[in-house]
Amino acid sequence: MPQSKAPPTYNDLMSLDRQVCFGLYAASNLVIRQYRPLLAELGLTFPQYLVMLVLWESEPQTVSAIGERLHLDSGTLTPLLKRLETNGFVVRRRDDTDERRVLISLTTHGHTLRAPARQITETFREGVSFSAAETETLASSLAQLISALEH
Amino acid sequence: MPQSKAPPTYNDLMSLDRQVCFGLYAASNLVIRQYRPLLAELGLTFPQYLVMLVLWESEPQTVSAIGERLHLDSGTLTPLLKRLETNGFVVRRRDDTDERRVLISLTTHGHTLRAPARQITETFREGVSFSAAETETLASSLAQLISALEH
DNA sequence: GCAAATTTGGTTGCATGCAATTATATTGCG
DNA sequence: CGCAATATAATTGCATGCAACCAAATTTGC
Repeated sequence: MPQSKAPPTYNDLMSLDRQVCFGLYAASNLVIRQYRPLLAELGLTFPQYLVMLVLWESEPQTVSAIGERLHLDSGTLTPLLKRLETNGFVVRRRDDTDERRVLISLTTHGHTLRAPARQITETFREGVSFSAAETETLASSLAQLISALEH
Repeated sequence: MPQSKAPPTYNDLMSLDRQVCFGLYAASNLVIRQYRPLLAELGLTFPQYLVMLVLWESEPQTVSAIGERLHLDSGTLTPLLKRLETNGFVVRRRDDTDERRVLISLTTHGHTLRAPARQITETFREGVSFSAAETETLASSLAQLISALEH
């Protein structure tokens, strides 16, 4: 006797999960790859760009505050921030009131990159045929998934 | 005179793009982080797991075929595949009819991991409160973005 | 007050990603 | 056939991610 309306099988669910796992991985890498040559003109890598976005919003910020925002730990951020400092984008200094903290601030050079960085966002949008509505759907799904994974 | 219904401003579009760029980056890292301890029990990393998924579908496959499927190049895959070989999951051998190609096959051990890997997918699903419908919406958005970025 | 726990960065080692280059094998074309 | 063009991996060097561990400063419990 044929089943005309079975619930999703074990395999269906697994292949859907695979699509999400693989899709996130591939899409993230593809987006980073698109940004790379644009950001290279400013002397930034993609993770460095994300740190700059956080600092353009507000500064100074501690290493751990940046880490919470980007879901990265000190093992990743410390060397990245040192490279940003070496390249003249940020300054690292100990907090006088709590010597455990390191405050990250922007240099003048770091501030001036904000405008050209906006142009990069535009260039990226133009290179990808993805409507504002599709972008919104994706952003919303991602926000839901992130909050489900954050604990 | 107040504007009650303005089109999206430059900043709105940029912040939406930021949400997607950042969201993809964060979500991808968070998913990998969730899988890590589960895959560690099998002796696999997340990218290694993706390679195994490709091989469980079909084998043997050339390095470049795996690379096209996962959007990875030989600089990433060659050392990864060597680690999989060292750990006894796959075998690498030159194609007799074309010595430029390297054929990747599964070992018996590699085959036996297929069943426990399925269980991992289930465990992951249980740990995340994300409905099948939400998963489907996300998978669909990701597929659209990937095809827009693939060229 | 003070020792233990906690917080905060830093360090180390390993596994990706990827651009750029190299090495080898195959194909195409006159 | 001979040789340039192409295809395919491998190698090298640099920048993440991250677990595991360490060190210093601060807070807490008593």
